[in-house]
Amino acid sequence: MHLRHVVCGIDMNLTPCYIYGHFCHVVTRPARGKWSLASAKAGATLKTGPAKFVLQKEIFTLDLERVRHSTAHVMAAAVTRLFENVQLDIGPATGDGFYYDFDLSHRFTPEDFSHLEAEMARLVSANLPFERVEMTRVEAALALKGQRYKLERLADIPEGEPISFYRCGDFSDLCRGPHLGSTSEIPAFKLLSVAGSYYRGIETNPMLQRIYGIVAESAQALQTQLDRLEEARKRDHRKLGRELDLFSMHEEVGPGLIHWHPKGARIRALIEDFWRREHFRAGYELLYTPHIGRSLLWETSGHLGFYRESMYAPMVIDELQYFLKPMNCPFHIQIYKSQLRSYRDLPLRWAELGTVYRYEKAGVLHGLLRVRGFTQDDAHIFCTTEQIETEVQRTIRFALSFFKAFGFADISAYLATRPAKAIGSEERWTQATASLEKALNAEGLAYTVDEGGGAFYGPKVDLKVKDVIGREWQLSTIQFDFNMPERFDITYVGEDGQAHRPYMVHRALLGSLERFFGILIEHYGGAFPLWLAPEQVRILPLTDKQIETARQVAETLRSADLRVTVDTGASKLGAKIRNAQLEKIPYMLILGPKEAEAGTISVRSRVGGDQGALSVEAFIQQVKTEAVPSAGTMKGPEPGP
RNA sequence: GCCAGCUUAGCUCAGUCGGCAGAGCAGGUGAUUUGUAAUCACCAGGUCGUCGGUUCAAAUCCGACAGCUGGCUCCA
Repeated sequence: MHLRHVVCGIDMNLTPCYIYGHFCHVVTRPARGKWSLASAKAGATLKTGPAKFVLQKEIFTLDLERVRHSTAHVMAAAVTRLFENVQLDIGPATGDGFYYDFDLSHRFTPEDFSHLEAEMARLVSANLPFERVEMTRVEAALALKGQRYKLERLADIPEGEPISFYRCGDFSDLCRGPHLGSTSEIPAFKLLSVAGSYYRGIETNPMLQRIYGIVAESAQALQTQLDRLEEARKRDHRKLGRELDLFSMHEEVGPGLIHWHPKGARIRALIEDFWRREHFRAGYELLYTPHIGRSLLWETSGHLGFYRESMYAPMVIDELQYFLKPMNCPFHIQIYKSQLRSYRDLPLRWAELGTVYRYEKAGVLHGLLRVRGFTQDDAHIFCTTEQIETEVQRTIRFALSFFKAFGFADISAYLATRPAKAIGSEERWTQATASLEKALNAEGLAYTVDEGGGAFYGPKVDLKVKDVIGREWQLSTIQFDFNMPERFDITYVGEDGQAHRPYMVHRALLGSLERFFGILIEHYGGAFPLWLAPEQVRILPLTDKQIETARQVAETLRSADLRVTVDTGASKLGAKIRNAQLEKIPYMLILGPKEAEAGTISVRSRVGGDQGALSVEAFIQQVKTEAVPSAGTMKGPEPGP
């Protein structure tokens, strides 16, 4: 038998070793005592009997996936034991846990979880082996009699592939595997939530019930996972948005429509100021365009043909239909067309913080992250064939400089290439895709290729960032568009005096300001860095006697462009500090008789606590250097013409 | 849109079997003049999401609607 990987007990006092064999068969053998991966280095050779086992690094993830998958099966077994007439669908491992989809007349609620978990625990302690059984298609169909979804899944299995079942106690499931040796190797699990999910994710299919759970290598690791979920809950931008008085939504106005409160609006203004300054420095010009446009415009652009479902219904004015804009591009193209363009004018980089409205299904709306009205940090670049490579590279570098400014360091890229049905010449696709690829390589960005995943109108690169707790968010998209230039017939006059079709690139760096704000709130947990904090400094007079001095200090700070308030409340210092701390204000300046006498203030930082006394001037100097984005203007190729 | 759950004071939440609507925080007033994460007292605050139904009686039971929350192709 060829040994590819040896999978061992993952530091959880498991006994058997597993061997991945030729066909992913699972062979168990008794271990020589207990040993853990922590003490066994990758590449180490262990002798545990007649065979030599070589430990590989990927073992760990491989096995966790297997644990998750097996736990899903155990959950399904528990469900079939506790409920009648259960139709099973699938139960895969996911990135951090597992789920299983069921169809049954009973409606699951979280109250069912404790019973299910108890039943699962019984199955685990019963130490039931997972047995792989291969069958012919006919045998399998017989075994799955009455299981409508399973039978469909069976039909999906290509001819010639082995058809396998995994049996665990009296529960047997059509499954590719692999699985654990026995249920007793499932260490610690918990059921988390129940939700509807369409069979195969298709809206016209029946709605199944999905139960999600997590499983970890030890009770302690499970607790760590639960703590992480709790941490995410604490950072929830909807919760922080209310607590910190940043934004709200109102039933009276309508779902998915955001109201920015003064503090949220201040942060937005700071983001926008930074955004504009960087764009001017990077050779962009700004545009402002209308919110509505006539139906003819949207017919030409193709939106009425392809995008109408996502558009708000038209309004009729002077017997003509107007639509609220779901995108800014048709307007930018109008400006392009407002005069004859020469190759000498290109590239044109036009950016707009353009507010658009899109109809999103009621069920998908989510805080600031999925809304119906939002402001895109949109831009369109019109350029020649010769320019595309530089332009793409500049754009990617520009995006990276933004991520850095907002404290995102971990970036991943995705390249989506030509789908089967596409418009635009083969040559354009090849060139555009190559320029995207080249730019990614030039920036040293690792990327995943989504073969055929591009839109019909052009290839694209999406950039995602990881926030401080490891969640990935897509922010930027850089998309070629071979469609709009055709539809609006835009051209430039080349050196040869002939009309040429320019390349058009759509790009958004932050995506939507609303969504980006939501991500930022969660990323910083509401504790914004000094340059973004809506209130940077709060002065805390110790008693009423210091209020006047505090106001003077505030004036001084304000004239140094700091955002400052004075807490004139009657509460004691401890309470004032507590409030400022809960509002996540970066600096508290304490002003008592001592400070008033000495002409100083006592500095308390949100993170570092008591910093001692400083003169107001010294404090301003210190804070001024801190109150800038973590990365400045982008360095790179000179701005264009 | 679909499935499930939820909706009580500005916020967080109690409210038992259908029988007078509650607390803490926030807010207002007064007292206190305070030294690095909560001073005390009093006051005010409600069409129990909306509309309809059952009932002598509904926050509570039933229905519709609205909003919110978790999800809706990480393959057998």
